[in-house]
Amino acid sequence: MVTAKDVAKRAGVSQATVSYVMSGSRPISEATKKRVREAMDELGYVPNINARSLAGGKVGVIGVLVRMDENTDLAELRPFLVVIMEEARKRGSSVMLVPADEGIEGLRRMARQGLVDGVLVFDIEWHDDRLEGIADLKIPVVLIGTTENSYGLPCIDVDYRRVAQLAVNRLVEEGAHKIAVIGDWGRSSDRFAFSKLFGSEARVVAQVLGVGFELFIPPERGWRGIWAVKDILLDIAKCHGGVAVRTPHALQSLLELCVELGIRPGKDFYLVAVYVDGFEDTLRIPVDNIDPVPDLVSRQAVAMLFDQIDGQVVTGSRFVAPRITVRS
Amino acid sequence: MVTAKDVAKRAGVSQATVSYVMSGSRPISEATKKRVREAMDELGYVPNINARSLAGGKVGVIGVLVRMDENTDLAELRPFLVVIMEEARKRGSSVMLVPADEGIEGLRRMARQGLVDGVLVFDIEWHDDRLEGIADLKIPVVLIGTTENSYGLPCIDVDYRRVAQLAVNRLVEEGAHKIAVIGDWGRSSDRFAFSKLFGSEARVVAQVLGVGFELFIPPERGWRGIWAVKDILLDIAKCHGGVAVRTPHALQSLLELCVELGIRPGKDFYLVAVYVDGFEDTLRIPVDNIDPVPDLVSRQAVAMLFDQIDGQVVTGSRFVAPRITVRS
DNA sequence: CTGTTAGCGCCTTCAT
DNA sequence: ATGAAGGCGCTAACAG
Repeated sequence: MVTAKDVAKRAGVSQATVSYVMSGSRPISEATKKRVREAMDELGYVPNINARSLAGGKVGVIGVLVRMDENTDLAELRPFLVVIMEEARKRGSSVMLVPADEGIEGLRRMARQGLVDGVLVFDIEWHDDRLEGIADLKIPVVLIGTTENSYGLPCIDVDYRRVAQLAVNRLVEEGAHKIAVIGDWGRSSDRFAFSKLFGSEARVVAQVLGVGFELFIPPERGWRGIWAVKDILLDIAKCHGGVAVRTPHALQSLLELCVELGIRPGKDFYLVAVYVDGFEDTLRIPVDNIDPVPDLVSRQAVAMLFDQIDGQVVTGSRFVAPRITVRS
Repeated sequence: MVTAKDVAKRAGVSQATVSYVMSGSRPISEATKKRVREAMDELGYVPNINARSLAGGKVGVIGVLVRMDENTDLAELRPFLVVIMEEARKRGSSVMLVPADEGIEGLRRMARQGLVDGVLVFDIEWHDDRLEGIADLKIPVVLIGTTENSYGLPCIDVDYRRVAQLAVNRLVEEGAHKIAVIGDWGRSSDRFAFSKLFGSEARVVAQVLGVGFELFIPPERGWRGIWAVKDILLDIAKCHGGVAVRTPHALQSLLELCVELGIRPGKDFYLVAVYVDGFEDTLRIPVDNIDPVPDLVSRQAVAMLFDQIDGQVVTGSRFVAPRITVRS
């Protein structure tokens, strides 16, 4: 293993200087810097993370706390993860996935062990009993999601209220006098802010605009869940109303249901869905979508996390504006 | 932070003894062991991974190398990840996700840095130019997948040939005289062993049984990809043939296509698909499936990895038997 | 601007 | 069966 000592010897400087060249926490003459850098390259030097961390530096790893249970759709997580890894790498860090199923214990271990510099927490619930414990850990944290009480932890999320507004407005614009919102199976409105805020805000907007409103949450995933929507859908189709769908999966099932029932989306009723741009490629027909911009959310989350890791104090909640695209 | 020194003081022993109690690499009297263990519990001691690693011990982290590009379906990865994390935790280790997109560089860094004790590699290609480099790293590795030349690295995978046999046999059993295999979009037969072996084996079995055979790989994902299957499907339906589908996604699209074309799976033709047990809940109709047993594969992969980490030499390829379930 | 030095927490070889 | 002591590779004072 090539160590900083080897590099130092080769560059004709002290080991400490090598360290300072890397951290930049002390002025070093350009000439020395250059010699050290060359020596590092020539030897293929890679600093040992464990030694660095032990000596008080950063670990170069951020943790991502994710639920892995049956109700979690990892596919929805992908756009987040991709950006998080990209941004982390830009800052010289790696990403570690931490399963949230063992509650806060796993996180606590990691923090104590010194495995991570900070943590991004996904799947925040509206009433989330893990948060107090997480706040106690006193390590850099960013919550991705919305919660009632964040215990002073910084949060970031897409602006769900705005998502709802865009959806309802779009449907009404198209001429719907009555709309239905299809929510998120397995994530009841009470537990997760998305469903909660999305649903309630949609209801408010609908009321303001004077159109009929109904919120429906499929009791289970897939076909059986969407089948329960049948009556509502028929009802909406009868009066040329509108439907807003919360998840890509539900959308797909809904489209299948439409074929089965002989109802034509875009003709018999108006349709808007929440899904990430690009997903439209897989659909049989064009569907207007509101992109919850996981890329922007992640990018900013990582930035907030590293700000903390670098010693800044970050607090408060931020909301990122979603993006609507008309495709019909 | 509670250190081994603190524990030692409280237990009235030396710090070295605390260390030996943990590693078990030296005989310690039961009485001392007990006192030390109690002290650890009372103080909530968690050994510092970085110090341990620096001093030559294990890190307690295994890496999972995964592709994160557009063609990768993270949802398919979930059943693997869940089990890997579970098994890793049983052995006191955490799991780190490593994006494979930067080629082997990321892995090389991690290995040199001392971030992981070993690595599981996913998405192995038939001709995979990363493998030689990985073998050179000389760290514990298990490949999950099948490849032409594994450079001596141990591999594990579901037995794809057996998957193909089960699928074709089932269809022929049902009475099909002609069958079509719908492959994996974005993963051309040449690159990935699954498509390669699955397709070729299915062809062989079909030949042996004397039934017509056609292999089709959708040119893209989703509806547009499956639409290209239309003619084949109509053809198969005309003669009451059979269709074997490689991915859950393709299956879903295919079912949609059936509704659109007015073809009834199970009546107009026989259908078998490769998907994990449990997925049937989301389907409109029952479809016979062959479970590629990601749970069994992962469990064994982790076992093989830890055997290496513990100093054993592990080589060769293993194949796990898939499981067919008749649901129609 | 640079070198010297003292740890960080743990494992392990010597001693006893 | 246990202690004492020397690193592992790096960071961050402390000295010039």
